[in-house]
Amino acid sequence: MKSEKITNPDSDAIGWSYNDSCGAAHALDLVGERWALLVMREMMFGPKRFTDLKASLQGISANVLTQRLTKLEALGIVERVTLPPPAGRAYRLTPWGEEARPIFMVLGRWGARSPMHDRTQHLSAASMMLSFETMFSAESAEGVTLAVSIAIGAEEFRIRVAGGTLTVERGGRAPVDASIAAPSAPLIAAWVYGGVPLEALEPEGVRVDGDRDALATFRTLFVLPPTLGLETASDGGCE
Amino acid sequence: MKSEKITNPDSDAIGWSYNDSCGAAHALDLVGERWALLVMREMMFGPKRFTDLKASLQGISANVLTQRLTKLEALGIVERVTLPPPAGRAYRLTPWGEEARPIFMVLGRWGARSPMHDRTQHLSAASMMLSFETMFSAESAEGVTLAVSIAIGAEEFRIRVAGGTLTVERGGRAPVDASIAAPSAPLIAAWVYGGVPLEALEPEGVRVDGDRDALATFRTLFVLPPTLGLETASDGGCE
DNA sequence: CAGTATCCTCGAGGATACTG
DNA sequence: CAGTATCCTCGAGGATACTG
Repeated sequence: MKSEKITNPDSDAIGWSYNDSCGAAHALDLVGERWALLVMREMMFGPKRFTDLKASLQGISANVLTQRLTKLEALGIVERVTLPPPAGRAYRLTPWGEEARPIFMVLGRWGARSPMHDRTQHLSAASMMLSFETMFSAESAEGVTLAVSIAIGAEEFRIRVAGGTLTVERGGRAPVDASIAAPSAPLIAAWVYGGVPLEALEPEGVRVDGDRDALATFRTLFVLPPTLGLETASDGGCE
Repeated sequence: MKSEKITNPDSDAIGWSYNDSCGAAHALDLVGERWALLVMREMMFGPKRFTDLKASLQGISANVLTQRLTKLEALGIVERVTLPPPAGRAYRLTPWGEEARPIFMVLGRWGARSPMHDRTQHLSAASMMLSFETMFSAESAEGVTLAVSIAIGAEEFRIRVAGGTLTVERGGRAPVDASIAAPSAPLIAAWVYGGVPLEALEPEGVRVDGDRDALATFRTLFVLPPTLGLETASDGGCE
């Protein structure tokens, strides 16, 4: 077989394709490239500028970020928007792009069980907020109504719990029961998932204001799935 | 900066890492490589031999399949098993590997909305069965109780619907209301999702036996999400 | 700030032949 | 059948410099 170029209809538009009718395989044709899903993740709570995306995605080069954004835009998953000054141009998920949210939730839930999961690495504000949505326990939230503001660096989020439901939004001047400001997301994760008391994080630059009881309740609403043991689980034979 | 080798702890074990504490990013460290998820997909309904995996995954080379299986085994997602003759050695998902099922469901549901989704390509039997699980409509199944056998090539599945729940299993000699045998999965997809009557598929080698009414009901239980228009949906501005 | 352009390297993976 | 070994190519993406 000579190296004759096989013109693949999908390859033209997408770059590479599994050529598989399976919906999941097609999804991977669209967003299965390295970084593509993480670029989308960073936009899950609103538009982001190029530089902010690059800063959140530790290790991505400007080159690759441009390529991913260009492709995601061509596919209709991302769109360019112009924000009021001083923000300027930015990227935002289209409605279809926002529908990818459950992908992060199931990937995150599955990955969180991994014995290889290292929670000491870089963590973006968007990842932290997605983890709240993913690990939120509706049972634990029965009868709980509260609103908390969490600022991570310059990004501020308002998180409301009511009627067994969690809502995360960017910014928001509406009143809250308590607010936390942290220089980085891992500090918040240390509190919520690591069980480190907020007081112990104050030397690291965490600032807390408002109802401490509300924060104590808030913390209990997020439950990580149990991590698997390092032994290759080989319990009762199936099939 | 000289090209000094930075010894990355994750790179050693895994090959490449986002070095990101986000659970979804970690999941992609584990199974984000090309083909990895599709290899897992093929085992979602029971163990498979190397050759059967290769045949289902059109386009994968033996080389790459070996690499993926080796890594998935090292990670504890897949394990080698010895089946009774004539099957011999095979690969099977560990319990953790089976927990990846929702990943396929959300990817499949999201990908199915894509205007670029081409349903005329290769489709494996496992993909077809996963699509049943993904597109099953509990509302449509209210009050429905039936069992159908679907054979795709040499692979036979038994699908039961009862109490608003769908169950898909390999093989099974238990009685069913109706059975279908098709040489390939796309023919079944043409019937269920394409609206092509079973009779029209008989010239293609589809064989039908049993209660036709049960099959007519069965077909209505699976509902694809609406495909997006080709226009870049730009409805009401958010944020 | 928000990228684009260019160059270069390395590794992923296809093709092929071979083995227990 | 179930892979392994070897070779080779191509493209992904890092680094760097540059631009509106």
